[in-house]
Amino acid sequence: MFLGEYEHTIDAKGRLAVPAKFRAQMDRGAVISKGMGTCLSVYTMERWDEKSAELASGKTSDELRDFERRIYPSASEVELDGQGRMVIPAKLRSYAGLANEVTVAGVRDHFEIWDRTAWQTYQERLDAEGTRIPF
Amino acid sequence: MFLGEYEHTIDAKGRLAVPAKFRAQMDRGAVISKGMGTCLSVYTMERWDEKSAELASGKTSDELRDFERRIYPSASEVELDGQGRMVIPAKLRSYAGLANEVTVAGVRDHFEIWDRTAWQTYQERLDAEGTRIPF
DNA sequence: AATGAAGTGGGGAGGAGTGGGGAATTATGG
DNA sequence: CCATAATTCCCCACTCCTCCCCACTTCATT
Repeated sequence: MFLGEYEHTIDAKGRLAVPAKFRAQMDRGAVISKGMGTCLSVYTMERWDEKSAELASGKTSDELRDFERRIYPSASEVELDGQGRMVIPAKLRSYAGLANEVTVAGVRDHFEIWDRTAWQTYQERLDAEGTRIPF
Repeated sequence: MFLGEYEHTIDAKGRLAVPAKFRAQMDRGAVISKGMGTCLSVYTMERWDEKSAELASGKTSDELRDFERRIYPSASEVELDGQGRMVIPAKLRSYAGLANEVTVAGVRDHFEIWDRTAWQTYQERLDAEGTRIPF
């Protein structure tokens, strides 16, 4: 389970240190892809397989073709280097508007990478809209 | 699994460098054929065999005959040279309108080769239709 | 204060993408 | 059947980027 919010940086080589608490879950590989909204999502390989299978079911072959051409090209398999960092492909970085300062947020079955400012704005909007915390 | 989007070029001799991340999966051979739409599809030999078995079992004989006469004559077994490049037959190149700049897109069980502009246009169409990224 | 883990930065070797020369093979014309 | 042209294939070369390694800093723990 991915929990917590971390303020990390992307260095000049496009690398991001994965929060240490997330690393153990990624030992069998992970997939980074465009997320919902202006962010990137990282799934463990297992969850990625499950998710994509779910989403592919019940579609006509035409819908499925468009869907697959949207999802899979926008994703990339990632590995961690000796320091626990992953390289974020340039295309994905620019999609999510990631510069140097980012926020990494655990969201149960995956974690998301946001431009730090965009994340703050988003959280403020959720607060303003009165999104209740149900606990 | 084929993932990611790569901007490569076809040189004057009709050669295309296969993305390095795709090469390992092609070590037992691959088949290039006309794709669905204005593109080319490359399958591993295993997947090609499975696919053609599926297709043969799921169509009426008229549909199947047309399909077989469209796909198989245009398909070609491909190998990689020492630099990891494949030669794209001239007929297929002109079918997909491939000039110099192409986009190579991984689509789960195969990858596709698109004219770079055609790929952008296609992705923009998906955006406009609201095919959202569900991750 | 010492130790270790976590996040960050950077150098350098090797790999990836691209271009082109030249030999071997195949096609074409007489 | 031979000579020439065209094509394919193999190799070499160059540039740029990726990956691996080492190093520094900060912070928490003991």
